[in-house]
Amino acid sequence: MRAGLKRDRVRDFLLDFVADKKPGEAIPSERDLCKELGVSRPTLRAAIDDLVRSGVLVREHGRGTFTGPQRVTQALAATPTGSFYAPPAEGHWLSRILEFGSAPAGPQLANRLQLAPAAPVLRVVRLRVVDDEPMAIERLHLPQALVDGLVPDDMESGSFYRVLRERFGVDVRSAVQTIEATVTDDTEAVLLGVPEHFPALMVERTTRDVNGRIVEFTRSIYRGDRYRVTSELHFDAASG
Amino acid sequence: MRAGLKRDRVRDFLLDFVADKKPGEAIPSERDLCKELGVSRPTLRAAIDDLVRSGVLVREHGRGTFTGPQRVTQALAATPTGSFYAPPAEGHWLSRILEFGSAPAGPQLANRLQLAPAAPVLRVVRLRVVDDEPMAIERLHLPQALVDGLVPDDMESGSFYRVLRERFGVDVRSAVQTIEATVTDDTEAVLLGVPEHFPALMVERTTRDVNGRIVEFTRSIYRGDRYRVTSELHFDAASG
DNA sequence: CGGATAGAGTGGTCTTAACCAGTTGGCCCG
DNA sequence: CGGGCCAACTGGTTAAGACCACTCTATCCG
Repeated sequence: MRAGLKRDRVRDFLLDFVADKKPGEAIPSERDLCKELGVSRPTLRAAIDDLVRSGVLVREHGRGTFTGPQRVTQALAATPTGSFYAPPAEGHWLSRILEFGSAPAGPQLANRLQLAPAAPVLRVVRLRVVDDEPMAIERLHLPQALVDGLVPDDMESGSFYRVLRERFGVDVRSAVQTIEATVTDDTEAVLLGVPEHFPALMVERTTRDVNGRIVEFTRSIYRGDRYRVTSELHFDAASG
Repeated sequence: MRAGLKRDRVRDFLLDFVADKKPGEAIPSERDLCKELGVSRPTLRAAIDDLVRSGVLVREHGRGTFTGPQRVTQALAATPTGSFYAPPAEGHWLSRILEFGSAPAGPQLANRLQLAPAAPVLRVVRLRVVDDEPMAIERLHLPQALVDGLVPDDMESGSFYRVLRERFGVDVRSAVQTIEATVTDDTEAVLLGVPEHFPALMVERTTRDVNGRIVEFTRSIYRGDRYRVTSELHFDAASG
């Protein structure tokens, strides 16, 4: 028996179930799913709640439950309770490494990573793929000194941050991220399998560890039709 | 005819109950509250879930449930997660109101705002302008009941959230925001003064007040060349 | 033929009732 | 007196079922 909460297993089942469905397609009724999965309706509904909250499913009272607009949602911020939800397709993510090598930082990167211009920087370009469909191009830059011994395999799947923590003792703590609208250029379009000048998100992220050291500068291009960024904002007494 | 949901009444009771408590104080156990309020535990827990999500309460397995950390001040160090929204430049913000009127919510908006489909909703479309240059188109939707008496002038300049707080007693607390890449359609392009199919950000924001009630659903289009979203992420030890 | 209506199917809410899993503190034994 | 164990809390999860509200459609009646 696989470990874990029943409701998580149900949620994972639904994720698989929905994976090869088109946006807006209906899923079986709650009562039918209960019978098929052998769980109670509250449990089933709890699983669906998760997926509705993260945008995978959409409910319509009296009509049914349908697959959402087919986008992967990335949670930007955790709620105070830490109960926000992982990207729905986690586990199906794969990466195709397009480039992997070390070179001197150069002036711009040196500035971004707060290194000497001559310091070696590991540059990794990877195509992120979900269910055989290209989703994003990530260009990562890390100080070579922090990740000596990192090999491409480490970045093919799973959580890169976990590798950083467990293998290199780099404990990621915070990140500053900027998001801009853009359109794909020719090479990006080919890699992502979309037309040129297609809507896309450009995300730049600078990540720091617990000691405040910059451990990563990443510039990514996400397909606009398949990606969406979610964040939760909290206001204090005097914000405008 | 305020929504007679039991869960909402329980939530409101808890809000009153917690109002004059110090941060970190314990509330009665779930089972005691059930007896006192005459509701079942799932219902009680659903109400507490809302308050935990909005930061009013904090649960601790095996110990109890406590009032949340922040009251009115503090914030930066206290909140585990902070996000902010950064307009690209200073300058003089103005709004040109393009549309201002009330109509029944309809099915979709009713769902977004968690109202009855027949409930009146104030719809406001405004063009946001900085230094005479169009920046964004905002389409706001608010429950008419919350903002009866609001006039277009209130939204021409200054902080709309301040108006909500000072004139209508609506205290904005949190928002969930999703950001997608898109391109302008013909009318948007004209309003924003850019070519058609120009890169743009579509931002949907659902805003809640301190009571967890939805006060606003807004869909906005921002010029991609003039706008950028910045957010700061904080990871804690347990995140995978 | 067209519109009203009843029924079936959907998600939405709530109840009762277990049992599981951490936390705490007091009791008993060494 | 000190330490370990256990009972009694706490919140966390799941179950099974009742009833409500909404949507659609097929049927019936004008």
